[in-house]
Amino acid sequence: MLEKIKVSIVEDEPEIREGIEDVIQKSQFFICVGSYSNAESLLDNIDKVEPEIILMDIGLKGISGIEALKLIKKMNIQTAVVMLTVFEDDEKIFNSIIEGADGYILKKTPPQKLVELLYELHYGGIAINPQIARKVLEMFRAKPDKKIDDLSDREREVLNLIIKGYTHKQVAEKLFISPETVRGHLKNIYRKLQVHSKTEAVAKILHSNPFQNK
Amino acid sequence: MLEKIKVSIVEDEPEIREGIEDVIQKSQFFICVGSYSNAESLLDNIDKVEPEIILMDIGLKGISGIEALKLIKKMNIQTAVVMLTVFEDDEKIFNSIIEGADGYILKKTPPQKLVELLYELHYGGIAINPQIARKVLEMFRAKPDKKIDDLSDREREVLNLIIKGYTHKQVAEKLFISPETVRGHLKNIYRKLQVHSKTEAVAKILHSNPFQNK
DNA sequence: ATAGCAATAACCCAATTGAGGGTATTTTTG
DNA sequence: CAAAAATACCCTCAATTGGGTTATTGCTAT
Repeated sequence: MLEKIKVSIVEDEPEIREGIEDVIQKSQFFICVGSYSNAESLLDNIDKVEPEIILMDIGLKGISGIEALKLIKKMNIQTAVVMLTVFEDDEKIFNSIIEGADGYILKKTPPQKLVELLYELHYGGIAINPQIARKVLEMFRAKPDKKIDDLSDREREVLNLIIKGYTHKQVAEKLFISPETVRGHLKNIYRKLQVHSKTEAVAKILHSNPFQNK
Repeated sequence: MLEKIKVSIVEDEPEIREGIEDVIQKSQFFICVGSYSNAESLLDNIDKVEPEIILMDIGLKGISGIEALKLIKKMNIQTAVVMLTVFEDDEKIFNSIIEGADGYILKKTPPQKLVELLYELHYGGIAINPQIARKVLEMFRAKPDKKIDDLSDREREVLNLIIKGYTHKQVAEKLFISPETVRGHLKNIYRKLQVHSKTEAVAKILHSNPFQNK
């Protein structure tokens, strides 16, 4: 039999903590190597215990789950951090993902499913309820912006160069047109996007689809 | 028994298409209501058949899977589109997600798992292999940028207002400091981010973490 | 077909804003 | 205490913006 995967738990509600401990201990793949009611205790022991997976309640007193996540990810160790929550809190899910969480599981996830998700995580996947995954993708999805669709191809071309930091003059040289024409395009862009400066136009474009100019 | 969920398949390799058809037909929850070797045929029949889920090969001849996805999403109908692929092609995964795919499944997914994923999809989730989910999240994850970490709180505050399109003067008023001080902060920001204009600074910040200013 | 419209291109003037180079004081923090 | 951050001011020049005008091209809808 393979070595069991070491899991630590951080959860302030004793009932839930013990419930999860139970599930972990009973599974054939995992072993619980530490169970804490706060992030501070985990951080004190993490170097000794070396858990491969940490299940972290997102709403902890003292150091919050997300702060703990940040600290652990800064430590540069081989530890997956899976966030636990009772609520489907968009803001927290979002921040967890940004900060590098390796999973996001609802506490109400049934034991069998929980183990299954952790198993997927350990083998190159991510531990996430499909409902949460949907939320995440929707957050990241480019929101179609009618205004931006209205830009002509040439206007988009100009704006993309502006984003890269080129001045009017430089854009003009790149596109073989007069700087005054660049200005003409910009005026139209400002009107269409309802903004009044390059900065705002850039912010608008990058917010609506931050990846188009990667 | 509940009504079966209607599934259409678009896949040009007959063997794979028939394999998936089989899996769908044998499951108790789904029924196959159309199986096509190209996107054109699907689009011709979609209004008649009204599938609730479409399994779409990503690499189709003629109209590609992603183009078909775009067209279907524009139709404003209640149809989930799940992309199928043999390869773990980052670029295509990325574009599918951006365009609103409701899932992304590897063709090698075992039948039982496939049905399970589609079931999750139908009940508010998303059909995605955990390995793919990981890839997607990594793509969207903010790449930590040492330069941006170097900004002081005040500098970040100034930059966030600049992103919103405020001029130096307006930022100064908001923060109750002199416009010259705003300029001072901006000089330091430019030095730290190694840029030379507001436009570049905004682009840099938004590219590194496009969501921090939502 | 043709009148109208949007896109593209180019120019003018006036006023504001931004950037690059300094310098200096106070406060906060390691 | 020394370093960093935050504050504020100077000058100069370039860049940007907002208000106009004009002309050509090409599509589109009556």
